[in-house]
Amino acid sequence: MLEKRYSPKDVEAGKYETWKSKGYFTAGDKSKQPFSMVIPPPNVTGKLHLGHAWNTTIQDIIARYKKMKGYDVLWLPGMDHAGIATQAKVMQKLVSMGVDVTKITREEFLKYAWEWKAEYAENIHQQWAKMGLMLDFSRERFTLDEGLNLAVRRVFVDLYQKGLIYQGERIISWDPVQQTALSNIEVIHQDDEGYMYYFKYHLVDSDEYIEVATTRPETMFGDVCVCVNPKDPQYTHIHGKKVINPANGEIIPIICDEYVEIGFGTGAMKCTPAHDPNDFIIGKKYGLEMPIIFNKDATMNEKCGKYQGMDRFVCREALLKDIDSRGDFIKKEKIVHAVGHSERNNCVVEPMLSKQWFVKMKPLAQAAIDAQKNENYVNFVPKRFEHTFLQWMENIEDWCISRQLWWGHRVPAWTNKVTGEVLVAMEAPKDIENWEQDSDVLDTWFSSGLWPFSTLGWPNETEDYKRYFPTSVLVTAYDIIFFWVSRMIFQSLNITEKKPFENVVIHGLVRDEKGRKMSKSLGNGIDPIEVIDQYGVDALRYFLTTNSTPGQDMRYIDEKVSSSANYLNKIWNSARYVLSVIPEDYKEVELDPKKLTSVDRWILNRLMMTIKNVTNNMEKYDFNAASSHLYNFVYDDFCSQYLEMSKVKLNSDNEFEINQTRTILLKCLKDIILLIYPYTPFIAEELYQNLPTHLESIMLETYPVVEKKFVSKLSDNEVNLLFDFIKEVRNYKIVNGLSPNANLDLTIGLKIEVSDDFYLYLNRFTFTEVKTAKEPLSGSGEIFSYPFGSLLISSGANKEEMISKLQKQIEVEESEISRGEKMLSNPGFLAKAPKEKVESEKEKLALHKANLASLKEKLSKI
RNA sequence: GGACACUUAGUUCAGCGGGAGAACGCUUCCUUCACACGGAAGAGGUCACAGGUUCGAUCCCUGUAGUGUCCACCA
Repeated sequence: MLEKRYSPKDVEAGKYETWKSKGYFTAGDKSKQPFSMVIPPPNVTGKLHLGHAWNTTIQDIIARYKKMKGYDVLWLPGMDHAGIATQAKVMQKLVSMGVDVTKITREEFLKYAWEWKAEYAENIHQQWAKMGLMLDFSRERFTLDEGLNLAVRRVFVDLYQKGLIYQGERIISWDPVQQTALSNIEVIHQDDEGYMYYFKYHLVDSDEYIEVATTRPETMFGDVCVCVNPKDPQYTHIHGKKVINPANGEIIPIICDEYVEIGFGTGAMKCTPAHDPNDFIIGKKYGLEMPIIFNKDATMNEKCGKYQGMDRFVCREALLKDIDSRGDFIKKEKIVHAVGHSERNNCVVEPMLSKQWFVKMKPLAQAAIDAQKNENYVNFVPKRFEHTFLQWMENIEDWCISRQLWWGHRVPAWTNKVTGEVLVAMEAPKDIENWEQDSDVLDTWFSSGLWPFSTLGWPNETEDYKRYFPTSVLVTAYDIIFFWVSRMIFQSLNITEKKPFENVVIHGLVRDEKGRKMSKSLGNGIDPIEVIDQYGVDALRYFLTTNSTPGQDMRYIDEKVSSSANYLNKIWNSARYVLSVIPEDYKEVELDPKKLTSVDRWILNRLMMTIKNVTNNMEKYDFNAASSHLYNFVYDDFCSQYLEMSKVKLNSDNEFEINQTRTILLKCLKDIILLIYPYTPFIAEELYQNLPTHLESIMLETYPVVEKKFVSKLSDNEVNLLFDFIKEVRNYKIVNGLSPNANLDLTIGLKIEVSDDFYLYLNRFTFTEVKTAKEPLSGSGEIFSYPFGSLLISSGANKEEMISKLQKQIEVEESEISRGEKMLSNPGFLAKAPKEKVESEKEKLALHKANLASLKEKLSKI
């Protein structure tokens, strides 16, 4: 016997361990069609948040659903080493432990980092277990494990040999805190307040000067020229002359180039090739020197004279003061401009000329774009995110993949100590003592981009790779399309000549209840574990996956989780009722549509429609729509109606009907449990285990299917009329201040044939004996007209109320009739609307007219 | 400067070419033997605004306004 109240803690206890130990999570049943997903590997830097909970629950629902649908489901787990983030955190920890990190060696650091990884991986495992995820742990991978390293080296060498990886000196974004290069998308541009500073650049041997503006005066130490547009009339007379750099007194040329826009700013632009991407282009074009003026920590270097060693921002102020004292500082204007910040530590990044490894993106991107456009390569759900992907691919620049870190895949390149020759290869050269391996590691996303195939064993032609690749679905949030999804797509196309996944299901971000992004600085983050402690993991899972439409953000609202828990309690209690009416010796009866009552036919039809609608939406990954169909069935059809009606039948003395009702109750309950199961596996398993007959676990069950013999349309009229009558009587009692079980004088007139049950139920639900009469009804009282019958309540109401109620109903009918007549008198409607529509409007109009007539007759008799 | 979303009941969100839906909140009533984490019955919306297409628009198109997100090197 089930407890009176659904208790998540009791229900959840032990189930996950059982599923896991029974091997239900392990893929490999060759008799079935394969279905595969790889988890977006979480970083080993911290706890999982609500976003992870959402993302993984969606996948778990898909996995469990597909398993029930008869697939051999592989859901592969794993984690990401997250280069910069993890290295930063490990360093922080070492500092707090009192370790002198300036003296630590690469090997020592890596030892600590692997310890850190082990610790955090354990946390993540626990949280996955708590969420109930059916991950195949026998195939778990880590982005830094040996197999993935092999894949990374193989891809690096492949791209290098194809000429798609090169080492070059270019302007990259430099993170002075981590002291590493970053790729473009690791830089967050945010609008910061700053100043535009204007300086006098004096012409050599002249009293004249030109005004030059900059937002970063400290870079003036790297100026190599001043540029003007050759057609700018303002500056024609200074072509070929030289100016004095007010920062260091150096004499630099004026260069004419179309790049400078006439009329923008002062029309004269200082050029710092080593510290600005545009200036770099000009520097290259004219073969200019490219002095670097910063140290790796963004302090000023030896090229900056007395400012050497100063922080860049301190230098800026000091330099301003000095130039001002010489009279060459004109003014500063407050401006708001986009400033690049490191995604990981928010420091201001410095554009800097640096020798790095790059992936040549244009050919890779073009191939991916062509495949996507011509072959509808990867199916984006929702579709619009395909544009996001394509747009990014079309505007892509070369990808800086080297990082000056230790935690990551080391670049498989060696430099000959004698000749300086660079060797890129899978393995170290044999005469290793003559070579030095590149000290850099690769961008984390380089290895993540190989995730769907590297985890399955590639580059080896393993069984798993052959069976499960390409994967079926990838589920991720839209904020990671650039970072990850797009890279998997072009990497996979280039290296395996296959798509990484058939479908990519994109979801949104979880926000706080005010719609703000959850962040550490706001302190508005919600810990999934706390939610689970309060409401249970099933309620959290249900809330997360049913409260937003595909691709849309969602707000975390506590009341909604609570409401999800209430829903589960409702299912729990309906199960409790059903099970309580099933005796030990109960024998299931064969459900023959011919022997079913109208109410039975109705509920089974509703069940079939629900299975159909839920399944359709599951296939579309629309979990909100799928769940709401089930929700409506559970509350409105099953609990509010059928379950109450079953009490009438179960109290009858018809043995056959009693058993038939029990069978239907059980059938509905079982299907509800199976349909809700992918969302809320714990409570579903618990209830399932309490069914009179069941398998070892719900995980071995199959998904409900529509049985055509239970699909009907005719049974609805009688039942719907019954519901209408019941509602009117109940409302009547409330409006008239009568108690719910007050006896009334009821007369009904029917336009359709009904079964004896009709009267039985009406009696039971209204606590009243029912009289019948022919339409239109005669006698005094309140009348309620419906398309298939009318109801007359003769007791309790006064005349005035009766009249006003009748008049209200007449008004409603009249407005309906005028609507119908307007439509049907419109020649355009008759000519162009679908025939069925016209017919149904005609029928409705006739019904309303009949209703109006009977109401008017009623009124005249009062 | 581009791109994409969003604007529907008090609130959070669904829906979508042929009569506006849910949850929570609110009002009234009910502890009747599945559930008071409940039941019954209600109130509450010119579906942002303006044009257009259509027999018919909350829904499609165009524009406007507001909100949000992403992308973008403009000195």
